[in-house]
Amino acid sequence: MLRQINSDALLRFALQEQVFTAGEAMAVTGLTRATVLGVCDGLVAAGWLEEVDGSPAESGTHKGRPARRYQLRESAGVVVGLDAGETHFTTIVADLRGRELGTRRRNIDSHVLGRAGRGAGARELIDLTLRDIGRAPDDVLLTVVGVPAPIDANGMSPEGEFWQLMNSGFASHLHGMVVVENDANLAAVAEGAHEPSANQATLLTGERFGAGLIVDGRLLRGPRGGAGEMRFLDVLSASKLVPDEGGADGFGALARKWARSRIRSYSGDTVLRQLPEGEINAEDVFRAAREGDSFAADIIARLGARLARIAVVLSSLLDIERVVIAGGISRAIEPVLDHARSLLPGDSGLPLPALVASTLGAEVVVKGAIESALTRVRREPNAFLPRAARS
Amino acid sequence: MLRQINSDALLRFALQEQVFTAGEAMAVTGLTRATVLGVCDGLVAAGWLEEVDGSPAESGTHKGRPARRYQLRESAGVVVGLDAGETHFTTIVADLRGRELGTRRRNIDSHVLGRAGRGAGARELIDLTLRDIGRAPDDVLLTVVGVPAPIDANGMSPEGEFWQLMNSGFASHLHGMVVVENDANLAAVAEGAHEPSANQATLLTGERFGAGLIVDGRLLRGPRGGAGEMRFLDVLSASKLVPDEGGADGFGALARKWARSRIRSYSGDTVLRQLPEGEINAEDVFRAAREGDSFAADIIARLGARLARIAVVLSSLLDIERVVIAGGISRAIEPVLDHARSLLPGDSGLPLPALVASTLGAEVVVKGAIESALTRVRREPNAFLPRAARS
DNA sequence: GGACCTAAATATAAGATCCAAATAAATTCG
DNA sequence: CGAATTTATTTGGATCTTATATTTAGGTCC
Repeated sequence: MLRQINSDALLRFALQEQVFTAGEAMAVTGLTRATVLGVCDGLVAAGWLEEVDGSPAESGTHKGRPARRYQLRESAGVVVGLDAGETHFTTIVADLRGRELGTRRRNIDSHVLGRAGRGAGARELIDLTLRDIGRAPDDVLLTVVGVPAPIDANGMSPEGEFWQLMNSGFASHLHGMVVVENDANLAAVAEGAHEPSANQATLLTGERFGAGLIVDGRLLRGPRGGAGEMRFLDVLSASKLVPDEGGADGFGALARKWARSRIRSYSGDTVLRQLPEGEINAEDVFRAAREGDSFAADIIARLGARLARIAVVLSSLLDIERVVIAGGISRAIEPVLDHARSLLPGDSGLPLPALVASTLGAEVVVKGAIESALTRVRREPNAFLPRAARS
Repeated sequence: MLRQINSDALLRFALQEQVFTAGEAMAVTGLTRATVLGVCDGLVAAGWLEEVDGSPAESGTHKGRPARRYQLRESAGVVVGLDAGETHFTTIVADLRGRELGTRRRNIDSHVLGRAGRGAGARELIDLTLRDIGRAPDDVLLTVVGVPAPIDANGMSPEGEFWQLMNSGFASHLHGMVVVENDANLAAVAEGAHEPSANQATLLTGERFGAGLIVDGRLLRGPRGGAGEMRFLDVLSASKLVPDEGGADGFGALARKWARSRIRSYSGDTVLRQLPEGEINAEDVFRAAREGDSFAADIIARLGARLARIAVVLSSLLDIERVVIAGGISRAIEPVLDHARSLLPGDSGLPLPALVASTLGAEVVVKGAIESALTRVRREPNAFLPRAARS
């Protein structure tokens, strides 16, 4: 336990800087030099900081007594991000300044593994990633896990076989503190860190569909973790109130399903007929559309219309300024965005959201997990004891 | 300026209690008796508290030395709530414990008054209400004004003649600190205080339509104050993307408009034909429905369907647990709720929100304004200096 | 009424945190 | 080397808080 009250504020500052001097910390925290140095002493003793004396090179041509410079201790700890999807796991281990130290990816079959298997597999992959970079499980201050299921404030998911399988009780399998979060919410955190906007929605829409909503700078959750579910779309458009299964499908799944189900009744010509009907997938549709195939272009247009509806609802109901399409599909999504933009009425007086594709690719969720872990460590650093000093 | 650091926490406690002893404050704040008494001394000196010595009656049969008892000073100040609607103003003056001291209501014509007229009228009505209870304008610590317009974090509204007229620059007309807020948001605050639920939507739906959304215990606003706008409804149901004017209409306005526009083409019999077509209003429709008129019942059903759609969207997208219909119309709204409930699918596995009518009637907005004012004063009491002690 | 009990108020000492000012140290520049 | 400059360290004091002991204001019991 640290003695000084203001240690939190200073530690928060230290967690964002490479190296810093007492003078810089004084400017940020508003404390006196004496106090800052006192707190720094305490943080060094606790194992958070170390004094760095590489004065000559970068200090340049300063007059006066050189300042003591502090730095987050390299071995104070690391954070782990895990994207625990249905078909693959991705890990990233990062230091407390957010630098990526190691990463691994592995395909899995959740329905074969079961809950326990997912938990064990996660631990295994994390341990391997830690070994890659020469770190021990004890070094991990916090692990954030993204899963495709609603997550409430306690990390629990509603009933439902799939959701309970995805939210596999990681806390009991992994070392140290574990936080479980919805994958789309983590994607939103990643996008929010990458391009700060207090009001944006991040649609994670590959195979499944989920949205992370940031309103007034805050991630929405809901008592059952259900904020960001989009099943209402089919409800409204079909003017009935019972959602069908399509509501949970992402754009990738929809492109595949629509292509397979409509290709037979399509009267025109299409390159997709070269493939067996049961093997057409989303990438084929997007590729065909790029090559000018009109059957594929029609599917793109339907996706665009769907996105436009989502954008209107989010902008109207939540005053969302920016809608980001994230996930692996984001690389190919631009034609869908184009069509959606053309549908949005420019002259209605309504403020309309910008539609953009994520640049973080398939790694949004893990990156968001790391970002979320860092945010939590920064918010209350003293809740995470640093790895004790070693020789 | 108070000396003690912990005065805020103790003052917050004092603002919620009738009378309290040092021992009670110790339990709540976790401070020592010596500290609590020291802070109380300071608060008495500053004019916030007064010591009350009515020990005999209620102290009952306590052993030991009787405790000193403190109380919020009656004349420390009051808060003012103002519902500055389009057609009427309503004021409430309340003391710092939320007891209503005085209230007034006045019909106005905003389009005749203009911005300056609304501001002057508001000041006049507030001053009259203060005079009613023998208080001076200087006693007002904070005035919260509810207006039918989107309000951003700075109290400003987007461009638009109507919105700029409603948000009439009250800050420059009224005494002391003024906070302007959207009327539906204040209704949500009132409902939230009346029946706490961390996730509920309050639909203020008489003539105009607005929603106050509370998600994760927090009121949503949006960068332009646009959170809670519902214009998307017509967008989705009509499968087009440009909203028509109906989107901003409340249930009262819709009942009237639908009745007037459809009564001619209605083939059956209806009691509403006894009225001139241009004079049918919402109350007539609701009354006719209660009496079994099938034309009116059809309109009720359409309103119910609209509400059901809203409920599904709010529940799906924001995990809303409870939808409250507020405003003057809430007394008659039960049939609409009934029909909406019958439309919600009970077996879809979706968590569905409860639909309830507000019990606060036409006063929701003012009551929310008072509640909001009290919350703000409680959050940082020392930002509001108490009225200086008088003899 | 007086001895005794109890819970609160008060007094006193001490500890923690922080600042302001004075002093000491380390470096650059002339 | 000395002046200037910038930082570090020391010192004393102010503020806020706790802990402990003492006093006070009521009760109860005899």
